[in-house]
Formats: sequence, structure tokens, C-alpha cells
Amino acid sequence: MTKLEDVAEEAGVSASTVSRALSRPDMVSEATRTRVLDAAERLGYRHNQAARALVTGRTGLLAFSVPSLANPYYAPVIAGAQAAAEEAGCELIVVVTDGSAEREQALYARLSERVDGFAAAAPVSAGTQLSQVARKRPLVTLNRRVRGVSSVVVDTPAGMGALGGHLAGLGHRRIAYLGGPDGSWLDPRRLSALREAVPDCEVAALGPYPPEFEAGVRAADAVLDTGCTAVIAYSSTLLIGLLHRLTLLGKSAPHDLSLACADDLSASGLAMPEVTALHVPAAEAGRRAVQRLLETVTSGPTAATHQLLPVELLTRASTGRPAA
Amino acid sequence: MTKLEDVAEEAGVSASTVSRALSRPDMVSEATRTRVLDAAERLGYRHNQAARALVTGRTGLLAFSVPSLANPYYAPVIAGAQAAAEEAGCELIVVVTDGSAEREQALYARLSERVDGFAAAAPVSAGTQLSQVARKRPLVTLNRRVRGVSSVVVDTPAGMGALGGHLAGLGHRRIAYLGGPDGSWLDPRRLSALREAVPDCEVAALGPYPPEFEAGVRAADAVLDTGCTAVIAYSSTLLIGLLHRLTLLGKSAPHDLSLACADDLSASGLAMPEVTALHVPAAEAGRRAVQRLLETVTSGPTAATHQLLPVELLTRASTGRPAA
DNA sequence: ACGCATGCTGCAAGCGATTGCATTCACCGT
DNA sequence: ACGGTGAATGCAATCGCTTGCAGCATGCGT
Repeated sequence: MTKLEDVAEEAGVSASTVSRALSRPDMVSEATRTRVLDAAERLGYRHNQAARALVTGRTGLLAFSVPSLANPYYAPVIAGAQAAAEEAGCELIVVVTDGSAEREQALYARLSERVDGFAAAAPVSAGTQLSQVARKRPLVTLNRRVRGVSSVVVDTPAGMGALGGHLAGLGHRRIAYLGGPDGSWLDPRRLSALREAVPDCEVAALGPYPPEFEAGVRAADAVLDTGCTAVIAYSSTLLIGLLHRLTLLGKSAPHDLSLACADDLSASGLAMPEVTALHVPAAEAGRRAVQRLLETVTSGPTAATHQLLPVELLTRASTGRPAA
Repeated sequence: MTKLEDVAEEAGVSASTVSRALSRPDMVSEATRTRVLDAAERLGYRHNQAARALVTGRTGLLAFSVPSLANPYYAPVIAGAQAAAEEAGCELIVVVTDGSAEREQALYARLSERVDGFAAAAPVSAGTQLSQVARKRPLVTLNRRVRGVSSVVVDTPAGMGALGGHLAGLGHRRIAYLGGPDGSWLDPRRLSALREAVPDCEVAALGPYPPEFEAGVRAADAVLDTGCTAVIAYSSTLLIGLLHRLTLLGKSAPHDLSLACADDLSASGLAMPEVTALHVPAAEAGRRAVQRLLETVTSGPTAATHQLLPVELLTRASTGRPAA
């Protein structure tokens, strides 16, 4: 491997100068800088991160935890996060927590000396524990807001309000809400946002349901039992199962039932062009989380910021006026 | 941070001894070892990976590349890989390549000095390029076999044979095969394995299809056009779309059409208990790939090994005798 | 013309671990 | 009783990079 010293020799300067030319360009003269950069280029020089980490204490690694990879929701989130990390010359260690608070904590313990910071998607640990972690290491939470910890939250509650408004506007008065997984931080917030948005409607809250096809199948029967004329599913996977079961029963949307989904399936290979849904800026959320994390990493601890990303209501064919 | 020296002081030995007690336990006496381990425990000592990496050249990081995270197939693969890495005290850098050979190459270039080795799931780079990479860094390919590069391959071709046999045994003579994504290494192998297994059948090869719901929807119509009595889908996502469309058209399996899938959906939140499928040991494949990779990393370059993992035919209700 | 900022550059001391080599010491055979 | 053997430990160099400090011009003010 070519090292700093080799570049230094090639450029006819000292190793320190090379180091500075590469990482603090404004500390060396224009002439040397170009000479060094040239030499580095010629020799194909690449930083040895370990050596750098040893002295600076920064590893150039970020941990990104997600509850599950089976849920396609996280695919674009991770893609966005990865893009942001890559732009900053960092790598992402993706860790699956299976939605277990223990695994989450184990992960913080295991990695806290190896990475520069954590981004945690929908963490399930207690808020106090998260603050604890944030005190030791930069931490950004995604789709979960904790006092004193920077966060990026996709404003699906507002989206739920919009969905509710849309349905109520069409004349629906009984709406079923298929809740998310047990322990979800967002779920109760979505539900109450929905209720607030449609004070004249009866909202039947069903669930909790895990984000699984079969849960959607089960949910279909529960929905029909409520006699609701519209249904909003928490997650796309749930919706697919729901739709399957309804189709099997000969029910179609929006004729028999209006159908909407609180997240967007387009990035998951499950795109359903006819379903009214919320467009969730998932990639953007991942990207923002990592960007914010990197800010904290480079600038040291600052006041926590909370970003709320708007969602967009995509009104499509699966919602319509309720049958008379 | 507590360092080696602190532990040394606490235990009343030199730093070298601590280092040895921790990483080469058989080089120190029983007594010192326990004393050191105690001290380390008391002080909550954790290795500084950067320092270690600097001298040993090993980073304790592995890169794992997958074409996409939207395809739930990879969720268990990554889970298995992560488990294996964790057991060995390593971390996994998961990288999404989007099935692009360029991104794959860029990734090898970017990471080759940062990680101890690569595991690449279904890489699309040219075989010669992969061998090239393998010459510089330990590399294990998953579901792709390249001369001279260790690999772990799930024997879906054999599984396709079994599926074909099953369908032929039920009396099917015209079978549709919904192919995988363009450029897939496995796809032609699956197809020819299928053809060989059912010499008396006509196999209509359709596709290529990306692993997407909509592609499955499109495929449904193509399948019906062929007049086949059975269909085998390359991937679970495809199958879901197919099933949706068929249900919508009032066709049901196995009555109108026998339905089978070449991969297992159970781990992806899309479990379909009634569909005949191949059980794919995906987690095991991920685990094996990382284990093999770690062997190469620790023992230096050895002859390439090729592991073939058997799949299991799950005969279920979606396949039956063709309608007369 | 002298002194003093100012701007670049080099020297050298680390960062925290591993490891080849030297040292110590106990123990064994003769 | 003594040299030899081998196990256990310590010393010190080393990995590649960053960075505080010192050195050294250059150019400016006076």
C-alpha cells in the first residue's frame, strides 16, 4: 500500500504537508497542494482509515439500525442513508434489531467505540435509555421523537389527517384503521391525528398488526365485521394481504370498500398504482438522518433538532364515495 | 477510554501480557490470565479496533453487497450473515449495488482497504473482474459461481427440477416459467434444470421480469395467453402480483392453474401458506458465505470452495392436477 | 534597514495496540 | 551442583497518520 510518506517523497515535501494538503487544503500553498494532489493521484493513494482513526478518534463509520429488513419500507430509507454517508466518505453499518429493545441496547454497547454515531430507525428502547446513549455518542432517531435527541420524523400523523379528511369528504362516516405493530411509537399518534381530523366519523381502531401479508388477510375479515365503508392500513405489506383477501371475497375497491394505505409502496417492488396512499419521503428521511448525524459528529454536541418531513396524499382510484 | 495500559496496571503486569492474555490466551499462565481478565472486566475494557487494525492490518469489518433491499429475499440472507459476523466479533457493512456492475466495482475500489473481505450476493460484475477482486481481497460470492472464487449457491436449479417433476407427476404438460431479472446468473440455470427435469413437457419461458408486484400482474396475462396449466414464478414478489391478477380475474389455484414459486416467502412478511414453493435456506446461505469469508480472512488464501445448499420442495395446495 | 507579523513547511511526539526478541526463572537430567 | 530447556513475561519497535510547535522565509510598517 502506498502511504503518506510515499506521496511525500513523490511530491518532494514532508509527510505532514501531504497530510495537510489532503485534509486541510487551505493550510498549504496553492502550488504545493496541486503538486501533492498530483502525486497522490499518480500513486493511487488512499487514506488508511485505521491510522487516521487512531489519532483523530473518528472512524468514518456510522451505525444505522432498523427493526427489520423484511419490511420493504426501510429499503429506500437505507438507500438514502447510504447515499448521504457515501457523500461524506463514511460507511454505514446496517444492523437489524428485530424490534427488540435488548438487541438495540446490546448494539449501542457493542458499537459505541467503533462508530462515530448512531442513526436509529423507529427505535423501541425507552426514551431515557436513548437519551443516555445520546449523551455518549451522537444519535439521531428516525420516526421517533425523544426529548433532547435529534430526530427526523415523517409526518404521517398529518398524512393520516389528510387521508381522513379525504375519506370524510367523500362521505364516509365509519372508517377502520388497521394499526401498526405493537409498541410502535407512531401508531397512537397516527390514530389520534386521524380521529382529530374526522370528528364526525366513527373510527374503528383494529390491531395491532405486524407488517405481514397474513396479518392483512386476517384484518380483512375484521374490517368487514365492523361494517366500515373505508379502511386505512398502517403499512403496505398489511395492505397487500388485505387486498388479497378482499379480492378473493369478490369485494373491490372503491365499490365495496374504500382502501387507503399510510405508506407508499412504490419503492418496495409492491407498487400499487391504483391505491390511495401517502407518499412517504423515505429516502429523504434516511438521508436527513445521516446528514444530521454527521453534523453532530463533526461539530460536536449541539442542541437537538427535530425535523418533520411532510407527506403527500396520493388520491387514487381505490377510494370513492361509499355505496348507498 | 480505558486502554491496555490501564488494565496492565490494574492487573500488575505489562501491556504486552494483557494483549496476549486477551488475544492469545494460551501464551500466558493460567494465573495471569484470570488476573488480567478480571482486571479487564472490572475496568470495562474494550479493544480499540483502530489501533489493532493499524498493526494487524485487519479491520474486523466485512462488506456485504446485495443488489437491492427492496427484495425481501435478502432480509434473511443479511440476518444470517450478520449473525455469523457478530459471532466472530466482526461488523457488516451492507452495501446496495442496485444490480449495477459499475456500482459493484466502485464499491470494491472504495472499500478494499477498509474491510477484511467481501461477500457479494448475486454479483453482476463480469467473472474476470470478480476473480480480479478475489486476487486482492478475500471474496465469497453468493448465488453465483465464478472459477477460482469461493461461493455459496442455493441449489434452486435442483429445486426447479423437483418442482417440474412434481408438476409433471400431477399430469401437467405445459408449464410456464416466469423468469427472473435480466442478467441473472441463476435464471438460465434454473430454466435448463427445469427443462431437463420435464423432457415430456413444453416449458414456456416468459420474462425477464424484475422482482416486482407489477411485473407479476403483467405476467399473469402472459401466462394465460400461453395456455399453460401450471406456472412457476422466479421470485416471491412476482408471485404476489401474479396471484393478485389471477384472483381478480376469478382464476384460482389449483383449479384453473397450478401455481408454484421458486423461492420461499415465509421470511419476508409475505408468507403464503398455501403456495407450493421451494424452501430456500437463505439465512443459512448468508451465514455460510460469511463463515467462509472469515476462514479466508484468517487462514490466508486457500483453494476456492463451492458450497451448494439444497432446497426443499414444499408441496402445498396451490398445485394439483390440471383441469381436464 | 531593522524588527515583527504572517504564511508555509518540517520535525517529532504521540494515538493504542501487537509482536519479535531478550530476559528471567523454575525445573530437569546427569 | 550446573548447564540446558522451555515457559512466561517485559522491552521496545512498529503500524500510518495527525498536529502542536518551531523554524524559516517573505513582506510589511516605520
